[in-house]
Amino acid sequence: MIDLRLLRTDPERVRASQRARGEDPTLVDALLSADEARRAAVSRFDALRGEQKLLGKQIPKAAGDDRAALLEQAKKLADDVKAAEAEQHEADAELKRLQLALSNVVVDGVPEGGEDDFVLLETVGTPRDFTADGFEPRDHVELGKLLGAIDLERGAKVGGARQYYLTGVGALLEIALMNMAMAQATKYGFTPMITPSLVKPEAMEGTGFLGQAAENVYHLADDDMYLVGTSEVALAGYHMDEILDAGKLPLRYAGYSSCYRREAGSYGKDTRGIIRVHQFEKVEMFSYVAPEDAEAEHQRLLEWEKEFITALEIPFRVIDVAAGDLGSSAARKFDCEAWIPTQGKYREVTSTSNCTEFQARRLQIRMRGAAGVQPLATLNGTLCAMPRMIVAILENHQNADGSVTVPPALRPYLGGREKLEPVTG
RNA sequence: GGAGGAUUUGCCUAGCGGCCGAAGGCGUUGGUCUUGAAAACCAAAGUGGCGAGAGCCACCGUGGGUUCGAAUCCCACAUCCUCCGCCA
Repeated sequence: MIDLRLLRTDPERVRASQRARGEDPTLVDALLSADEARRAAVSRFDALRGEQKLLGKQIPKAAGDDRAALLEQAKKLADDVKAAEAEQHEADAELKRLQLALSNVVVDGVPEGGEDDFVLLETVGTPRDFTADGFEPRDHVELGKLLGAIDLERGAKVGGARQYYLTGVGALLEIALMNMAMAQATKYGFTPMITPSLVKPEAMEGTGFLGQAAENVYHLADDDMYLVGTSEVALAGYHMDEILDAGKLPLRYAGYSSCYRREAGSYGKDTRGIIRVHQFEKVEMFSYVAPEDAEAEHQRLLEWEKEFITALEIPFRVIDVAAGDLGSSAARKFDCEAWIPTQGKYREVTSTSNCTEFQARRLQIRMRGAAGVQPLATLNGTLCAMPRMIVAILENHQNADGSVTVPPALRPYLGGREKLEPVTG
């Protein structure tokens, strides 16, 4: 949610942000006039209400004709107050509606444009040369079948398209990754959390997923509840309506939860395998920090993501996502993309967003510090999204015989296992 | 699912339709006292909005209603607790 003071003092900056995102800059002007209308309505109501209170104090003291006259006057005033209050409510609602529709103001330096206009920040590791290794790499679907790790046919039979079973070592692999991710997060002071996947509209709205992202969110109409697409929703909602002690910041949480995505509008994309699925598990990092620390925290989250992928010995690159490809809450976003050998390209495995004070304003999360009470900044970053990380591990560490070498950093979490072997029969 | 009870300012609690934004205790902060601390005493201290400011207005779980006037009366909903039924 936009800071109305910024909107009033520097509307052009907000318009520029909207243009960079490819969104409507005139929303800014609609907001400005709604803000003005609301302030006028508030003043009217305040004045009338003050008058009513004053009058009300005289009534118990008056008697006889005086009292009757006052009552008559008060009765009339009561109608005016009621009308003014209704007008104020309307003005409030209109302003709120417009405020919720406006996306976060992007950070200076974010590349303009859409999905393809990202800026490449760095490349880590080198894609493996399978020609030199003397064999044609199998894709994760094939490997998953050989290893008895992924069952897509039965996933489709039971759950439909984009559903899967992780079986045998596949299931163990996910649990190992979860443990490895939690171990790293804990090492850096994150509090491990297992969070609700089913949340109320406020949490979903507050985190900004009911705007443009709404079509990808599962809604349970009978109960008016939502299935989260990431534990970010539950972790941001955790401190909803709270005022946090600035001295206790940063607060860092590592959430593990199921994530659900409708994947509307991605028909025909990534239909093979488990790159794009309706349900998966994820370990997500989430930070509450003072606004002035947000950019530094964003860099830290990125470093922690890089550390995790590097430990798994997967080649990847880091991109600075362009404004038009940001979620509505994000002021800046960095993606880590892992090399997928059989696709011959880098694919997103983690993503970290600086939401500045945007979500905090929507969720009414503030901090109390030397400067008084003010909104704080929230940031999130993927530590490990299971299916895609499994894809990257299987494809990058496969051997000619269909086995997969377990990267040493992961072995302790797999009972010391060094290799996943094809199952026979 | 059924029957009761509860929800007040950081916490615990008091609160007659008007003098209640709300008493008291605890905790917090500042001060006095003390070599220092504790204790005691004095004082300060909610959140939001409007306004240049003095100040004004809103907020007693949420939303409605009754009334000139609601923390207080009425209705609905939410959450929590207890009991019954069902169940992982």
